[in-house]
Amino acid sequence: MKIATYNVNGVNGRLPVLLRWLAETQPDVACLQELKAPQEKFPEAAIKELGYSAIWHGQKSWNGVAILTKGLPMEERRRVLPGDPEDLHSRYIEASVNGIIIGNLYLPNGNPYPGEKFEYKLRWFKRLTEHAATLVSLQTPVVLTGDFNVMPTELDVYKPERWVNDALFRIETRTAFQDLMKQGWTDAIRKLYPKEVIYTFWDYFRDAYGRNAGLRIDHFLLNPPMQKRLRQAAVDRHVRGWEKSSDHAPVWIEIE
DNA sequence: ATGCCGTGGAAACCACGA
Repeated sequence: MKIATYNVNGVNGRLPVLLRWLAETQPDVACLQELKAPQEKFPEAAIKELGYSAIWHGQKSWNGVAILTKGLPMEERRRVLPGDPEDLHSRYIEASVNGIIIGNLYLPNGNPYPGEKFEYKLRWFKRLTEHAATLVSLQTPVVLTGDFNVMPTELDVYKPERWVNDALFRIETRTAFQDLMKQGWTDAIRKLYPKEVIYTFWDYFRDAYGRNAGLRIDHFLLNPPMQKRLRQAAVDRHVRGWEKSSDHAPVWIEIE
């Protein structure tokens, strides 16, 4: 079973690329972030034509998350992160797919630092960690995936010294990620490739992709029952080189 | 040292992203 995550940066503007990637790589489950579309403008019909059913939580202009699956039973569990009824951003959706729980998230960017957006990022992170505590200890296999907007270590940034005061790499952000991991999650990419330089995002400008000036910010966290079933993990790096690509590349895991 | 690019929505620019 192949589960993928892809920050599409606009699901309608990205539709040709998204459909091409789905058709080419055929993931059983695809978690999408940054739909940038209201609920009624999600391109459900085009996705259905490729054999995928979908649940999604849209929002006008910003954010938005979706879970797609090809031929597997899917039951939505929640579409908001608990803990703040006043937070209206569409940044989380969770479903049970074929006996596996999948949490798909789009963690706030948090820039500029310092400021209200950074504080919101840390608050959202805290809510995620509180919810994750209930998921990690389940006997059901759980995967928490999506755009975490965190580079966990210096290995995950092309020039760490330039990012020390960026919201994605600030010590508070990395500490929050470590606190989450301490619950017992496994970072799938790092489990299989502990020392390799692997990126999932490259800026649009200054030929960042060509220079491999990237970041690793899209992650797969696995609870213990899921970690036991991990077989492969990789980045569909070439997709970032396509015409009209997102600034993120898809990431995927293969589980038994 | 920096939104230099890209998307969406509104309005011929702005907010936002990482």
